[in-house]
Amino acid sequence: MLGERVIAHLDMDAFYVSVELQRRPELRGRPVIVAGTGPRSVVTTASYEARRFGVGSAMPSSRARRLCPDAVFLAPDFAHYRTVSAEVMAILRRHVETVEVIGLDEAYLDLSGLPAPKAGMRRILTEITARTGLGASVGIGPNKLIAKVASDAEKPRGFVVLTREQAAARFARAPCRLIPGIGAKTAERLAQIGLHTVGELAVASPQALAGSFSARSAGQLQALARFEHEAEVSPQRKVVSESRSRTFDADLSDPDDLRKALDELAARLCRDLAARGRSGRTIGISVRLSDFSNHSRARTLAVAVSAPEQILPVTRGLLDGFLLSHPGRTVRLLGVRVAGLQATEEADQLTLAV
DNA sequence: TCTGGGGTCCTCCACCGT
DNA sequence: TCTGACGGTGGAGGACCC
Repeated sequence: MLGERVIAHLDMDAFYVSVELQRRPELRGRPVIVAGTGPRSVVTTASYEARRFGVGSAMPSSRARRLCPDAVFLAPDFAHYRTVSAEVMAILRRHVETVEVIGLDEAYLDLSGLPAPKAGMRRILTEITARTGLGASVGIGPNKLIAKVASDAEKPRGFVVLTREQAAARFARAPCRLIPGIGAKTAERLAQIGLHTVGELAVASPQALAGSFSARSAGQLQALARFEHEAEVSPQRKVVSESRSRTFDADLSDPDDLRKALDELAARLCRDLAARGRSGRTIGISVRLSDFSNHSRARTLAVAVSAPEQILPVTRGLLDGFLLSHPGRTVRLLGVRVAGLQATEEADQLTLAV
């Protein structure tokens, strides 16, 4: 058994909606949709009742409303979801040493070396439900990829354990999109060379892929399709950037309106960075035009900064430069970003050393 | 039908110094 | 002095994820 890994992936079922139902039990059994409120908002999570109407995540709220006019729409309350999430993750950490948190509603657990990993996961699930009232799905396998796909396979309240061979056989006829990391674009490129399923991709000849993908990319895609995956469960993920963005209810074209909106975003980001004791060297803006094309501009400074008087002049300069090169274009979204983050103490030391 | 917000990572390219 | 290879770094864009 030495060296054999056992990885679990835990995925909370319809997390935001389920959290809302805990405090509004009268909505149980009804289609419930957590979605933003603006005219251009999208669905964050839909209850399984709403999913029966075809409503899904990332769908425009306007469309969800048409598909399911009787649904109850709730605005997301991320502060509350964070609190409940912290409670769930604390339960995981009490039972398992190595936990990698992915977003608010999922986590990987390294169960290698535990005497009875499956029974252990069952106990964890029981405790989560007892303490929070929430359900989750679990996948267990020899690597993160298999654990992830397995947890997705029988939602809600699934509990699926697979070896690599079992995963390859079970999902051979599934679309390539099933594999995390293969999105719409890659799936389309694969379809263009006749590869539609995980099994087809797994056994395709390197020559078949060579025309469309680099040797490196092709190798990575085929490894995924064969459910080969080496990544470790890594407990501490380092935050490398932080950003704030806003999609306008109606596109903006007046440079003064854009500058004002950008200043507000930058000021908000500065406040949040300061509150977390973070600063960064690379300051960037992002712009989405009305034709949905995305653009970014960035500048890297000699030292890490977080104060508005340091960041706002940079973001303003980047925006003015962009507007000069795109005169008269209307803007749908603006964002500001600070990357190359470090803790402010570190930043201060660096500043002193320069 | 009309597409959020907050992230990570990758690729390609240009530039610079050696 | 010129040229090319090469590695590091930064900028821009894009794919993908929750």
